[in-house]
Amino acid sequence: MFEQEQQLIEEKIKTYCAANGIALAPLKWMAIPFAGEWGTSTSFFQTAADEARVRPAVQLLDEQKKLPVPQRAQEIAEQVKGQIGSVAGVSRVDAVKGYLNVYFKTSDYARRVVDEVLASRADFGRGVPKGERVMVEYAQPNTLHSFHIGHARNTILGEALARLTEFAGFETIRASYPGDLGLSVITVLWMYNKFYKGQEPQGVHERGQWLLKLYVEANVLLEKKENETPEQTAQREAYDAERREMYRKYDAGDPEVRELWRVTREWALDELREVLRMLDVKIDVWFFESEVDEPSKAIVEELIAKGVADDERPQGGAVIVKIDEKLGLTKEKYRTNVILRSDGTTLYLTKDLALAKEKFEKYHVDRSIYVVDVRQSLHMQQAFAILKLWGFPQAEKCYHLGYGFVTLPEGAMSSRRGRVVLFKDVYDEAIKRALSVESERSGNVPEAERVKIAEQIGLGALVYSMLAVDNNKDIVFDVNEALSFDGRTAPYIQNAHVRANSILKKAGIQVDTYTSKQGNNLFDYELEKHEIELIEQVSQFPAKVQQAANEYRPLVMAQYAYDLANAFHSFYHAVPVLQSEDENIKSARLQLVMAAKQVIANALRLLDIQAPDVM
RNA sequence: GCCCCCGUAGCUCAAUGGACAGAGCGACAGCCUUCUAAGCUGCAGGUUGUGGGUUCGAGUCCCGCCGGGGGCGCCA
Repeated sequence: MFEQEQQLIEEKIKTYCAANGIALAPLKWMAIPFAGEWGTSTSFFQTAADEARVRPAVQLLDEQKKLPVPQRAQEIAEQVKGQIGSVAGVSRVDAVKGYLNVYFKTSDYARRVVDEVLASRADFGRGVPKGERVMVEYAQPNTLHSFHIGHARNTILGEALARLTEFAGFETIRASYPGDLGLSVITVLWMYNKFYKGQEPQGVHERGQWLLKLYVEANVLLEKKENETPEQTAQREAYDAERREMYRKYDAGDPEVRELWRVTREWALDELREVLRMLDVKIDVWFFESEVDEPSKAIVEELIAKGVADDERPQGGAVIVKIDEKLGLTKEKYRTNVILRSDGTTLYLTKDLALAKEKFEKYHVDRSIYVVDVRQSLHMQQAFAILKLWGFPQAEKCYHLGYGFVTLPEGAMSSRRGRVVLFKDVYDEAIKRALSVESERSGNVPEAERVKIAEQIGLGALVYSMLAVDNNKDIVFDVNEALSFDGRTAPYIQNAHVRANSILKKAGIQVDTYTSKQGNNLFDYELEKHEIELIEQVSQFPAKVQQAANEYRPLVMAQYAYDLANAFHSFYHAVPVLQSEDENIKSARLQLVMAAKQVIANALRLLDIQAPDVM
């Protein structure tokens, strides 16, 4: 916002130091900790430390155990301060504790921030195109396991990240990779065929959850129990044999089994697509495990030919990659892993390698982000290391966003045992609670919109609770915490948006078409503390977008959205808008409210949370 | 045995190597005839697990230790 002024001052500092024999270290600029007015600052600690280091030791007095760096830094700051002179837009310059503080002229700063927001609107904060293509892979549940709260964390995290990288200036492709193959899928098919043939519950979620029920029941039947009678053992083994036979038939392309697989898979995908619709997630590219499986075998031969993989099949073994050895590492780090079973079937790793190749060659991605449970960290690191050995330079820009897993207070979730909290159940509960609060306190929500707004609030609360924790932290899921509507939550932020809207509505302003009056120095009055803080928060949005995207951390945006809403609530409480003492101030504050409303909406959008106008 | 992550207020979590370590929840005390109280204000709460090191400066970087979690050849 004040880059030009900062640049100008930096030039003055450099010129002064060059003329006076001060070897200036590179300057880092950062915001001054808030103390009633805002500005930017830089320090001279590094410069002073560098000076002290080159000074001969004999010049140091005995009692100077420590180098007098802070004093010298302050000295330089004071000297430099005297050379700045007056700069347009800058109210004053101060030298404090080794820092040079440059304070901005309040009215200029305020006007620039508000004008920029109102000129860019929904695009305020959008980064310049970076010329890089990013693919984010997320929302990759197993089919036939109904969508639970752990899948929800994965999907929400991936979607927020995709929105952030996109807005920050990366061309972004959203990819999903559902697991629609394997023993667990076959287990459900077997259960269905054996005990439930011909049945089909009505309703998308009902069908999805029913498949999970079958899976749980099947596992009970197939699991070895303690003290089972010989009859029970025989029964269990017979079931297992049937399941294996079904797997074999599937592999052989048996039409009946394939058809059953196709139909049930579609039920599961129907539910997944419905959940993604509820979460406003639009996947660009679907990679199905079943479609990657066969082609992935080809890469095994390629890796053997390249000398990356070792073929131990002639000795009755598998195809393996001795990753550490090939990389020339002496200590074990990536170890050795199998890329093709001895029976010639593929593994998770085989498919991930093939998929990565496709991402690079067909989709030309420069950065490939995998939103995958942190427990698969070794697997991902192995895959990236093999890609490097394979000769893909993009391997350097593969990033495993490993997030902590979601557990229940009573322990880990387990689809196999049916010990899961389903997303749909939490969603329903969220809406129920939001409706209940609405009927209590939302007199001005039109009847027709109550449910829609309850969805926005309830789902928003859930989404925010997932994003307000850093990636690598585990979440112990507590429904009361996740669906809290008070304090550091989505409804708190949404409420700020609603209050801003309420003021504008009362003022009768057409927000969408309103254009600010350029040249009219609206903020040329004594701004109140809470106005300044709000403007400060608004101005930080573009930087937060970049930080969140660069660090792959939606938390940065979640935190920011709260801070912004917090500044707005304080402003709302302390500063009258419609009752301002004069028309100029009222006009300025209305514009600030408009800008704040816009940026709250932008921030929420990046978090995949709706911004209602009333609640 | 080796690798990865974590340890900050009673609880849940923040803090690009920079100024006084901050929020929420919970507790306590106030604020609705005034733009929506899903809110605001005040108060309380800390030897950042521990011992060293690097640095002008360390919650942050490096090494050791303690405690917790996760992972390690034909599961995904």
